[in-house]
Amino acid sequence: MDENPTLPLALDKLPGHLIRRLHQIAVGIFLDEAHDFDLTPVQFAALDAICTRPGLDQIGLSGAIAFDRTTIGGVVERLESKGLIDRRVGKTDRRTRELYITDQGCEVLKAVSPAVLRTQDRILEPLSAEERETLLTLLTKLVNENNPFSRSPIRGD
Amino acid sequence: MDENPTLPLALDKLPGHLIRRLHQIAVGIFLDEAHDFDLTPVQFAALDAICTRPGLDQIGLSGAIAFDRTTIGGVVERLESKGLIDRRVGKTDRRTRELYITDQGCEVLKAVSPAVLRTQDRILEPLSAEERETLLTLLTKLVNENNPFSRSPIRGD
DNA sequence: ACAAATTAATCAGTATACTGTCAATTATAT
DNA sequence: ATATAATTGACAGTATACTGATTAATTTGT
Repeated sequence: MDENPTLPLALDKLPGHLIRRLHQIAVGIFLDEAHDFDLTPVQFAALDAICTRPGLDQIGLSGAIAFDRTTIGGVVERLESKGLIDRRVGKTDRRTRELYITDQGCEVLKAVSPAVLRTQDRILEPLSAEERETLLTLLTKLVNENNPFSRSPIRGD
Repeated sequence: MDENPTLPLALDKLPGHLIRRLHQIAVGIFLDEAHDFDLTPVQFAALDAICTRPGLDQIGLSGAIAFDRTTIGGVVERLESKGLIDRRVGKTDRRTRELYITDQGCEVLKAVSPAVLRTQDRILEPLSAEERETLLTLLTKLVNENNPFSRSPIRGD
């Protein structure tokens, strides 16, 4: 970073601080865009993943979208109480809870998706098309290669 | 983003999801590096800002590092209970609580700073020097220009 | 001067995100 | 076959991050 930094550190030059700020902004824009659908970013991600892979259990869902396995419990509980997913005891492994999207969940997912795409546009709005691509490339690289350092690493099946 | 997206959306292509993942990774690396100092990223940021601008009140601190003003309450309370900062009723405005770093706080800040810098290096490790600079530039641009959309925008004095 | 508006901080409530622990269940190892 | 391992999900506890309401103190408008 810097061989001989002056203390205190300049927060607005630290990647970690910038990432925290950008995340905060991204969540704020998402909640603004998705306000009518009563869905948080995390709930949307879970619903989207369950739609993609029906019958996934909670650990599988954690691995698919990098949630802490404890956090998942509350998220799926809230999705279930809104009637957007079903949770059934696993047929072959009774420790698991298999997750399925409901018809209502499908409708909500379909309805909210344009707002989610608008969210992405608004986040990147200050950048040119070229800069957006560069950023996406760099973020993807960082996320993929640092995956092992995450408490909740992505695990393909 | 995309004129005609297939549903469900591919999460790992959405900037918002990538940003959430990177934030998660950055926090994980920070906690790993700063483990011995019992400081979270947010507590470090607050301590650093209070060191930079002694006598700042809680709203001022919010504005300096973009925290929600409610969140600040708990953060400064924990810093105070660890003896790292003092909180005094404002001399000119008795609604405010002026924040001052203690000697012990200064020592902790100094001691943890190398770990914070290592954290930044580890986050960016997958990137070349040139890519790091590009990323920093893009992140800074996004954070600055989207600042108004944050619930807790940065406010220079 | 004084009512009205504003502001700083707190509190109650909800949702992520993590730690650690535990019970129930399944897999393994000999 | 049975003791041991490991795994899934749940629970308790802590910390961030927000909404909305409330209280105390200050500022503004007239």
